[in-house]
Amino acid sequence: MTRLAEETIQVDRIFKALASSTRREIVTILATASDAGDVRCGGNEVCACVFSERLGIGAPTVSHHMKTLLDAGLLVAEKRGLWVYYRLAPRALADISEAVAGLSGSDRPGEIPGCACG
Amino acid sequence: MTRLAEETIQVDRIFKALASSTRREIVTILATASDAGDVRCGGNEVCACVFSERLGIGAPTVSHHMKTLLDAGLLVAEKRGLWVYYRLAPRALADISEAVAGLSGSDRPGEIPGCACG
DNA sequence: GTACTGTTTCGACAGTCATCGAACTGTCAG
DNA sequence: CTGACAGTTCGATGACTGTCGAAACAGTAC
Repeated sequence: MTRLAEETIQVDRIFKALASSTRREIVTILATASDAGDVRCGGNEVCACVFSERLGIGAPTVSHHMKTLLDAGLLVAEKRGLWVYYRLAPRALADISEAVAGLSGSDRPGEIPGCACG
Repeated sequence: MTRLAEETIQVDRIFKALASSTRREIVTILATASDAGDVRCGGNEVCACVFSERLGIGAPTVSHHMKTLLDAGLLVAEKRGLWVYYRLAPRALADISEAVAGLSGSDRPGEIPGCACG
């Protein structure tokens, strides 16, 4: 397992995480909360209990999506007492942009195999 | 169906299109071909016959992925004679970046509903 | 310690997706 | 016109994903 393969897996996780509109909304809620800074749960964080109500889905489903986003490295979770607080990972948006930039194939040779139509 | 909803669907298509590593590779191949400019199929385009061999998947599957990418507006197809040539849509990478920027929730109120943990 | 509350894990189910083979469409060469 | 070929569409299939309810777990309050 090379470092490149590991990065590829991480890119895969990021795009897969963002492929669900529910998870994109979670990211947006967190990004908005960070921007606005008016979250009532303390700091730039959002407590898990918000998402269930706001997204209209059950707590187990929220937990599942959170795990996906955490695996992708887009979120940071912090448990304080009874509640878990989530916030956007510092590098989240940068990582996404990097993954998008990687699509341009900057790290690949430009060679295309010949084909019959040449 | 408002214009906003339509844009949301388009963003959904873009992220879903990029959620498959096979399709990301297609985009990368096209982006690389455009950069390198040494494609033997003519211009900055890549003929469809390349992908099947390069990705190790059947022609029907390639066609399916191409349709997904076309629907997302990331590709442009041009049929000339017997062959179909694909290239990255001019706005493809810009559209992706825009979709990512949209995650920051620039178009949403920062209001978070109160929760029990406040 | 016991009761309570927020969160996660587990098992199940429906819906979606990637892939394939077969059949079809459209184009070119003879 | 006919045969050959590139690509698409169709139908089927296996794998994966999102969602839910129930149960288990982890803290807090009394």
